Amino acid sequence: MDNGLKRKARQIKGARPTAQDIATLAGVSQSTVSRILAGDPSHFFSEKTRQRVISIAAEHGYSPHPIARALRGKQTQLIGVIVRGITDPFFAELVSELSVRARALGYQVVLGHAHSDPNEVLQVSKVLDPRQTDGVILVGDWQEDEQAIQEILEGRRAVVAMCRGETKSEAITINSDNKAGMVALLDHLTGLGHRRLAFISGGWLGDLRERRDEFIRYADRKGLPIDSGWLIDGADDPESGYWALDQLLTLHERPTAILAADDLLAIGVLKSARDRGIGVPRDFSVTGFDGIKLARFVCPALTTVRQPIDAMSQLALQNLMAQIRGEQVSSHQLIRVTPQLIQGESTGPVI
Amino acid sequence: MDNGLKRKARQIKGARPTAQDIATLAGVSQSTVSRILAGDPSHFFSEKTRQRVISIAAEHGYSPHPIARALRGKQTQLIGVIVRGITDPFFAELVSELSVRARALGYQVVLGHAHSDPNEVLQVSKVLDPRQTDGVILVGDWQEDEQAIQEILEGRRAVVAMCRGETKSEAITINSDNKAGMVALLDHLTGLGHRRLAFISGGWLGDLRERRDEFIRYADRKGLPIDSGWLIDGADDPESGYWALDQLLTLHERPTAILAADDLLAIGVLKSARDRGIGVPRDFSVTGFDGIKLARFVCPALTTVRQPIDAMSQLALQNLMAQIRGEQVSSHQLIRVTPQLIQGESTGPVI
DNA sequence: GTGAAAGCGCTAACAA
DNA sequence: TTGTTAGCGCTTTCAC
Repeated sequence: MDNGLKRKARQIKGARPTAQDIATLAGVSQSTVSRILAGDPSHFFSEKTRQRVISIAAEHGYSPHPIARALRGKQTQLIGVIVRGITDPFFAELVSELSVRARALGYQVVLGHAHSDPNEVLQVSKVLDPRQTDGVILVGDWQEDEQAIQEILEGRRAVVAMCRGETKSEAITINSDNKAGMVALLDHLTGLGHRRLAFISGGWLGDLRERRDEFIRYADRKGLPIDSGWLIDGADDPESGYWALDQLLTLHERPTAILAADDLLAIGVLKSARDRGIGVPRDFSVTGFDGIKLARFVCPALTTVRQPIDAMSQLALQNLMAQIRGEQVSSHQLIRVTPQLIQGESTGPVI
Repeated sequence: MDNGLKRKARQIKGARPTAQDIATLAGVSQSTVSRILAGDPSHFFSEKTRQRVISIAAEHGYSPHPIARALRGKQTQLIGVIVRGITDPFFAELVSELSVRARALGYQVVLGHAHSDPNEVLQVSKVLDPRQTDGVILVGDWQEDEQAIQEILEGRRAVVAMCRGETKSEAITINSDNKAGMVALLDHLTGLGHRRLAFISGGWLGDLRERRDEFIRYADRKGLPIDSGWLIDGADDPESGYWALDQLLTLHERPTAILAADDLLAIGVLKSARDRGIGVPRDFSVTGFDGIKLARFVCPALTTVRQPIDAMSQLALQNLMAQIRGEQVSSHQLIRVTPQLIQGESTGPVI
């Protein structure tokens, strides 16, 4: 009775009912409520009590307290997504896809990081804490912080990495096939007659680095000339692309095509070209990488390769879920997904 | 002893130590550990035990189990950010800022929603569940789902809304001053001699609707001509902007300037103009709204107004924290932050 | 100054 | 087929 009263008081306060409340109302024990509502397969109940419990629970809008469940059952239904910067449209699209898919699996996404200061890993340790999330998806290359990350990840049940390059780390990795992507772009350009190619790198991290490496290897393979001035290093933003074109314009020997390490850089190149009165693809062909939605809406529409975000997200979550379920997943595994050439208007035959 | 053994076993397994472990090692009771580490101000301890407990805790990398703490203390240190689509660069920038600031306050962001299907609110109810997050930031207009949201929010301690228009709902709202923004753009355009203005709407939600309304009011006030063909309705994406320009081109009486409800739409307009061989700002001046980073990198650079994302985020979190702390905040409050005109190259004098 | 003990709401092992 | 009970790890009241 006392209990009943206490519950009443709560109800008024607007607090949600507990399993015990439902049990009392249904005249059964609390564990019966828990079991029936959990659909515990190892227990059978009379259809009568089953229905009663279920209907009373529904009537009172009961749902098990997620925190209590997490404390007891060791599952938070939360996954951490650690990403350097969410303002990069590619990462935004990826996180979006991950979030939607995760929710379909009954998980919520906790955002680990949201801007690109690399010295902040420790601040995301909360998300990395195995007690706070059931699994973690690491997006991008965290090389500089590799050790810190590894340490925090120690003892973690479930980790999947995405969008980083070749790696020594243990976690299973889902990556775009940067090599294939670059080859597609390069074949496309050489098919148009280009032989003098520049590459704008966006730093030394993961994917971007692989793209640069493959660019060089390809040039070697095909015996294309490489002028050291045609390899420009910058940060991963449109400003760098903008500035890079200026660099290229100072050269005597100019390239006829410019490959940017990603779409953001390429957009900067296009802008710079426009500001300088340079025609694209008349004076230079330009390509990007990633295939963000806006790539089609810059002028001229960007020729790029699209990373299959949906497939990548699906693979990542599939693997993460397997690990969460405790299945033994072969680690050290690197899955590569092939990106697809999207032909825009920023590339044309060499004149 | 038995207990000690159990802990040992755990330690080997790699599990993290509990307060009890630390207590045993320090030779004090578990509650002492809890109190010392929490810095409980109502208790004093001998400096000796204090130091011992603290150092042992540090040595073993102890930190209180967040879930247990949440269950007991009713605080999850999680805030839910409910946003329609995170792939819109403006929202991405906003979420990024919110996430960074929240973390600085000791909170993590749980992503509520990540694509724009409006019929999915119920699926975010997990984030909305008061037991799962300490507070919720609702980004954008959820008008169609107002009732569902209200219902779920019932009994919530802390809710802040952002980026929706005028509203009847109770939650405190942080909004950009769409009226002031539109006036800034319109003054700018009329200052350049434009009197024949078109507006591309991006749907009927919150901010976008307010912008449209203000456009019409302004035209009325200034006695500017309004041709019904100059008000185009579409969705909130570049495609709609693209298509909208095509519509305008079919008219006999063409406007000289086109205001888009946001940057994404404006980018679509610019693209369409380029594809049709229309000059901007030669044939039409074009403006956006939001001030996303990429607005500067489209061609021509977009004239737009920038929503002060940092100020808005700060206000939102400030208010949310106050509510979480249980302070009485005047609800029904609508805070408006003034956006700032950014003059690009997409606007010019009427010829 | 410090400890013992209750209990947050749940799941699951053990009883019956 | 159902109930009783023991915790998960913590915060907090009460006791000394």
